[in-house]
Amino acid sequence: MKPTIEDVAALAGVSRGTVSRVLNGGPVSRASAERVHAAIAETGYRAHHSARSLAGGRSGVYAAVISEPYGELFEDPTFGLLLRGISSQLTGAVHTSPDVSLSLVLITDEEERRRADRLLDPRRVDGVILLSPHVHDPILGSIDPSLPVVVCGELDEPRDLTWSVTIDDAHGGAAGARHLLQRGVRCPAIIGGPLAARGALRRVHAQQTELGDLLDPALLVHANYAASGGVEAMRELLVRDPGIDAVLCGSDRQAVGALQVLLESGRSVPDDVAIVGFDDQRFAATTSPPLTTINQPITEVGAVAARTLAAHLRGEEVSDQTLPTSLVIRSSA
Amino acid sequence: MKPTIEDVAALAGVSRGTVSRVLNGGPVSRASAERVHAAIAETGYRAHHSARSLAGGRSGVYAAVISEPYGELFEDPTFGLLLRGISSQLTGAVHTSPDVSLSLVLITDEEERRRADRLLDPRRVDGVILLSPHVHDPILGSIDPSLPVVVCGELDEPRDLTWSVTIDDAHGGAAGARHLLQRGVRCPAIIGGPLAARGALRRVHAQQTELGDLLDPALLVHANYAASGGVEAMRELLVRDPGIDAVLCGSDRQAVGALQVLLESGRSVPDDVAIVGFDDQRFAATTSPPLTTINQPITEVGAVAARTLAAHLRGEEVSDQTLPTSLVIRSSA
DNA sequence: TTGAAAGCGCTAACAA
DNA sequence: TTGTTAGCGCTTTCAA
Repeated sequence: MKPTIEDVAALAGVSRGTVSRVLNGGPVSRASAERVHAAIAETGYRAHHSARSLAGGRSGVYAAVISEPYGELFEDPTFGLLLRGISSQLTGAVHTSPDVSLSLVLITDEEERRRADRLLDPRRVDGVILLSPHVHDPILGSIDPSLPVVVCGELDEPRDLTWSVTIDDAHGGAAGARHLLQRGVRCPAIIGGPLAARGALRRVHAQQTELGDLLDPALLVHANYAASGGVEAMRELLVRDPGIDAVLCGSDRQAVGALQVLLESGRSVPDDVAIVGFDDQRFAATTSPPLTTINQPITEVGAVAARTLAAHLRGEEVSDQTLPTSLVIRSSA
Repeated sequence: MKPTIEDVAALAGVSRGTVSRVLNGGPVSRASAERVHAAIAETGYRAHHSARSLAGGRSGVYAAVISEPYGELFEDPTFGLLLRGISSQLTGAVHTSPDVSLSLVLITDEEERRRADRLLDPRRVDGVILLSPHVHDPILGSIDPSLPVVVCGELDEPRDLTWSVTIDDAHGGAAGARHLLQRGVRCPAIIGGPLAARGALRRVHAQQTELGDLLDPALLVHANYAASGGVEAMRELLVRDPGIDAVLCGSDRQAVGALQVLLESGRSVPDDVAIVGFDDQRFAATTSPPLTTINQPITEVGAVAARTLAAHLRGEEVSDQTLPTSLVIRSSA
């Protein structure tokens, strides 16, 4: 059998309680601590997770909840990046805080939703990180009120013990617009994200503000985030005004769509028309020309979410956070 | 406080042991069972996960391990699909088997690798599902020998208590070739996956066998799975023989690359040249023309992996599994 | 600073 | 078929 705390105690010549104290940072004499550490090393002792949870009341588990209809799931690289960020913050300090494990809770149908209700038990997880930034997601309301939640994205209905980690969309939108202004564009257009996406609206608003009178209101169209959205929007814009010399897009995918249309129309990018994307997805660096775009620190959002949860559980005061975006200048603008 | 098994027992007028028995499927009278169920419903009782693990020796957790260098992670939709498949099999039967939760273990650097060693403790997880089908992955060797493992993909070094769930690559390769044969192609070519990928090799081998003498050995080139690989390979093939009238690709991404080259060269698909992809990724249905390709049941691989683990833990005899691929005929061939 | 002891909520062996 | 009881391995009072 694996060594228990009792074995360690015996070997170190102290009581079980003392071993527990060095494990959890209680008051112990230097001498005892050393002998316990030696005993731990010698026995290869590792705390029994369930026993610790049962006695201590902490599970050492965070739940990462992704509620997304089948299909959408993981098409979007965002989830993977968020998970990476979270995972990077889960390693425990040597003998202070134990490692936290991440319980992945996927909700794609009713059955999984009911299972999630059972899994999201305060005795089974210490906290929840919500990865799906859905508006009106019923999941939030059904989580046990005593469970702390960090939302990666926006929070529409307030909830106790709930914090959100978001991206500064307005700042990102403004940065792109300002870059265009510096380049001296005369006739800019905007391809905004879908009207249902709050972040998209905030970006557009900031772009409008920044561009001011230079922007012809007719040259703002909304489209879905996919490349196809960019294609359609760009075609429409070109009809409305063939003289457009710059386009701010709501996503990199829209930007490639717009790029394609522009190229097909015989225009050159960025000479005839400058294009700015949004997201700084991986492929943005390899389009031709490479996309100037706005970087969103998605992985960092996940990391901050995990740290926020940890801080709260440590008893610290925590608050909502907004992470900065940054302009990445490549060749398209 | 949440109700405990003791509360349920009291309300049902039975002993704690009896409640435990109805929860775990022991011998109980019909009458007791009913009263216990009623009491559970009334109290809203839910078993304490850690307590159960500690006493029962089963954690009710499977670990999904993805060991992949930073960057590759989740670029590939495969992981998401596998996780979906696994997740779909985790719901427990009402009062027979409890829900299993999925612990996501991401390994992208040394720190995470060490943490994984600690997380993959037989007392903390009941089994492991390995999602990264890496050859020579050191992780397999470092997993506690008492922990059962199911690998989604191929297994190179045998290990006790380890099973693999794979795709029938040979069958898929043959199916594509046979389809071409039926269409009466005269001059087929093959763009194989990278030489380092075993599955790719197996597919190519099956294709060669099926095509027989019809295949000019010079018309087989290997390339990476990306679209760029398809582009380069197709260009090379066209140089070697401009008369090619069909191409079997190793991936859908390669197929779009090849498609692009073919279209640019003024050929029409499928009239001048037929193209068959592999994978049946989401976008394969929306290229123009839509791709005829080989479907791989990735989600099903995950599901089978989870079921295999569950069956083994139930004490059943389990074995390696190979899942069938299927030809999806669209317009490109 | 320490040991002793009382649980945490559950399963399983045992006797009835 | 049932109740009783002894743990599972740990944390946390409580005295000392």
